[in-house]
Amino acid sequence: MEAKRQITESFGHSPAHQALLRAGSRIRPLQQAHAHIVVSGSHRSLALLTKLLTSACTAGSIGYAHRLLYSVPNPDAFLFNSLVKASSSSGFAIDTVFFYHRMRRCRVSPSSYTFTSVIKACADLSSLGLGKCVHSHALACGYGSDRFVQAALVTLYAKSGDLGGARTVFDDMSERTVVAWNSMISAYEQNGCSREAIGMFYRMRDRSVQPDSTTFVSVLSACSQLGALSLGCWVHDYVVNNGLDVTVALGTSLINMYARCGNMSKAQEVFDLMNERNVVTWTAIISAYGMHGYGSQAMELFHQMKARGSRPNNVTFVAVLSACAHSGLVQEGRREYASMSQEYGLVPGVEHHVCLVDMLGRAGLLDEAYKFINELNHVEQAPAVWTAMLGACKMHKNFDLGVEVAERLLAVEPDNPGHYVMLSNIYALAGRMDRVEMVRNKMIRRRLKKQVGYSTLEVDQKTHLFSMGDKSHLETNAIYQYLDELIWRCREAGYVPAPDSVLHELEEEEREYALRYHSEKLAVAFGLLKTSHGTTIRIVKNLRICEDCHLAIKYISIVTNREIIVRDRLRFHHFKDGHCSCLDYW
DNA sequence: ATAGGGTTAG
Repeated sequence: MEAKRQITESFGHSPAHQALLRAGSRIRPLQQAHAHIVVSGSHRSLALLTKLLTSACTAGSIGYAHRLLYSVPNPDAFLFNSLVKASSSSGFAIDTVFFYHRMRRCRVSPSSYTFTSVIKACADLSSLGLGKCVHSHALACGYGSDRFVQAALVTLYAKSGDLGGARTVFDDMSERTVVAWNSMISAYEQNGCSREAIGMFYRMRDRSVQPDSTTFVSVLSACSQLGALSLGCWVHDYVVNNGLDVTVALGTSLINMYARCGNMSKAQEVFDLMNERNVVTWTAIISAYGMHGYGSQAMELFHQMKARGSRPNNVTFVAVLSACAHSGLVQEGRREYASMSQEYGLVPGVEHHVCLVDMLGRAGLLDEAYKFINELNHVEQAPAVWTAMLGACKMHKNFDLGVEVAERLLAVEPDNPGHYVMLSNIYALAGRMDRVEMVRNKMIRRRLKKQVGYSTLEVDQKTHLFSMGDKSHLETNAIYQYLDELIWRCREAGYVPAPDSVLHELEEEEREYALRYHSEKLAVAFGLLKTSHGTTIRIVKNLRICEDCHLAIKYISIVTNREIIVRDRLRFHHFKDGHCSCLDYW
């Protein structure tokens, strides 16, 4: 060891090389080292130039890297591979593709390493065309069966939205490593196919491939989307019992899973036990409290986060502003919106504008919300912002403004059925049934269908799905009978069904029936039938809960003395003793 | 004297 060091020191690094090593990835010292290299005449040393180039990439100075490359007389494979790798892992995807092209033009042969980096760059760009082109090069160069290249290809196709392409590459693999499985599970999960992601996970276990922390990050995300609490808990147990490394990503995914499956105390428990937290972790817990309607806890955590030195980013502010919106924290919301740009130099995007309009709108400050939108520039006045405004108009029964906003929206997005439904609701509330009919006819002419609502719940680790008026369930008769009995008991306790303002494509006499058998009511009835007293009922619904169901479930929580938790498209409703955690403010 | 991979959280 001692002798070896002697040799390196005496053989010595030239002053230029030493300067290069000392510089690390700081740009000024790198430029000085560059000067040393030129002055000492070692500017033909590909080794030194390679080091300089990769350091420039990691320093974030991609322009400098480009200029340097032009000054290299005959770049070799080593230099190109280093450059492709460094630029790709520093997030300069377009530049990686450019360097790869240079490499080919210089007739330098790419290796399997080159391809993994270039394919990752194409994946970052979500560029299917570019990716397919590189894929064919890889095949031509004989790297089609390299497991690293293949795993990267799975991700490339997944991120470009081509699940079929991802699956083809995956199915063609002769040897599937845990990373390959992780890529495919994540591919499904990222594309909203949670069931398929979980199916893949089971297949992986059938093939006796040991899952790792990364596997579970994706599996837990799938559980979060589905509200699959029992599988989520199983994963948590597995992680603990098998001593798996609880990385920041895994911990954050656990928090998110518990929160989105309705168990806030477990989410908090995981958060408390984590020894490392980053901005994503903080954002997850803030967003969790916000979704559950605990706005002040969310704000408390936000302040803690800042006090502990984590810097909030754009996503954090979406969580904060939406927490304010759902809890009526208007003052705080206004203040944090301002601090976003003033203190953190962040540029508010459409999603922040939506939160702010939503917050002002819910609080009944329609004029302020309207003024806020009108002060945005033309590009910023996105449909989503107007949609939030429209929701506020409906909530506060401002018919004139509502109709104006809806028509504006329909002009921009004539094929969005949601806008028609909202407009027809507003007309119905205003008693303009002629207009309701007109909107309905317009929808029919355009062949637009409103989204089908469904609710799911787990009983004994099995998921049951219900849709409106659904009779496909095996125990349909018992469920409907029990629901009728429940509603009758609720009526005795004072429940009066809310008037139906929802647009139906049904005939008149079917409307009462449809309202009465909304998917969430069916799911609640089934849950009550199938579980013992003291068990909390947890429902996941794909759309917003309707006013009548909200009211009915409050009464159901009284007459059955049960706690019922409903997650709708946007947030949670905890029903207990006739009250809802949203305070009817949703 | 220069590099060494693919998968993951809000």
